[in-house]
Amino acid sequence: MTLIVPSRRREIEDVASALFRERGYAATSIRDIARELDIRGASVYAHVASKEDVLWAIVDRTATRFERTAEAIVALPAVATDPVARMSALVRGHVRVIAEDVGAASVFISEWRALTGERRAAILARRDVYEARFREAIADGVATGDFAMTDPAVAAAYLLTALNGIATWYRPDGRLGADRIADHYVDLALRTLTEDHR
Amino acid sequence: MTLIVPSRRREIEDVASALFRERGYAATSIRDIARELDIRGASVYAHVASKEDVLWAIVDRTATRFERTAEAIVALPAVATDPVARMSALVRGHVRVIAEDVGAASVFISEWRALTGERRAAILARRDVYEARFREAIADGVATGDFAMTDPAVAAAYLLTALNGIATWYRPDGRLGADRIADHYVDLALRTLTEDHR
DNA sequence: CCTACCGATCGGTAGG
DNA sequence: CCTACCGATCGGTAGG
Repeated sequence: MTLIVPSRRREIEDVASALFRERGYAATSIRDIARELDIRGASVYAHVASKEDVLWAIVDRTATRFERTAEAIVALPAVATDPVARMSALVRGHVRVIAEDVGAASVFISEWRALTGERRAAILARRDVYEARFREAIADGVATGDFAMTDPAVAAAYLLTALNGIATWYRPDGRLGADRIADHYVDLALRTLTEDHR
Repeated sequence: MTLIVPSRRREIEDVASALFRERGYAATSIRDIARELDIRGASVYAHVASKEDVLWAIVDRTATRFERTAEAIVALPAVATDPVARMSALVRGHVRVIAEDVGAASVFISEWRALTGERRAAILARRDVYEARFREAIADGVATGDFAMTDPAVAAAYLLTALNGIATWYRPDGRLGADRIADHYVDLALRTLTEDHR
């Protein structure tokens, strides 16, 4: 049996993720983070260079998790010609990345705005690449006739904000586990993109 | 022709809405708000009692707009026995309230967390009443067979976060006007609640 | 609506 | 990881 001992640096990031999610980056002080770890505010700076570095570490790591998940999906040959399978996998992957670390995911989704300069610009660009995979899957599905006619940009905005909303209400000890939520969201997403009513 | 001269108090709230939306409540100082109005920070206190009062005024006013819109809809006799018509009207109303003042809507949706004590509790309770109208319309539609079988709480969370997401990307000068966006969202919402795929 | 000011708290550093 | 400390900024008040 292996005991996982998280590094102090990682503990700081995890405590920060939880507090940034609850109160936001600006409303959380370095001393708040230190208090959770039973150390003094100044001691945090033995492990991190600045408060924004902590935010960046969380956002960058979480962006990478979303990116790798989506890249692994679109690299599957079976999914290249099947927009429905691709969209299902993208939705399931997105839900999984959120549920595996809902604090970090919330920070990635909402608190990146507190980043400044190049980091802010870089994250915006990476988000756009990621979101484009959803727009593309929608456009492909409309082209193949698997999805109903729709504006891909509007449908992707609708779908991605619904998915990101999970980070606002999900709790690991909630009524539904991550896999059940993923099942529901895949179903709702495919319904969103197909037609029945009227 | 009538010239609308907004009160200073209202100007403060409107500037605050825009800044709270962009940077968040905690990252916006009273001096930031004053600067936009070309007055000194201390002068803001001639019009408001506290920073949290400004937040509360925006959140309370916007909550009331959402509530009145939904109440007018559910009061329509034609809509009582028609969950599809009721849901369509709720979605259209929600989009309209956001688009009419996207700054205030963003603050209502995201920044209410900065409220403390009774105000925070009161807003949470009012949000729950509002959101329950969506859950109820979904449950009614499932019961009548107009909507596909689904978990009403999950479907409502999916739908409401998709709707609230509009406040993060909507711009009055954007590609699509509010009415077009409402058309798209009504369509997407009804698709979400009906079945076709598989 | 202004100037002048208050105590509290912030992010961060020096030196151990 | 600590104590001691820094300048800057915060929400807010007094008195005009």
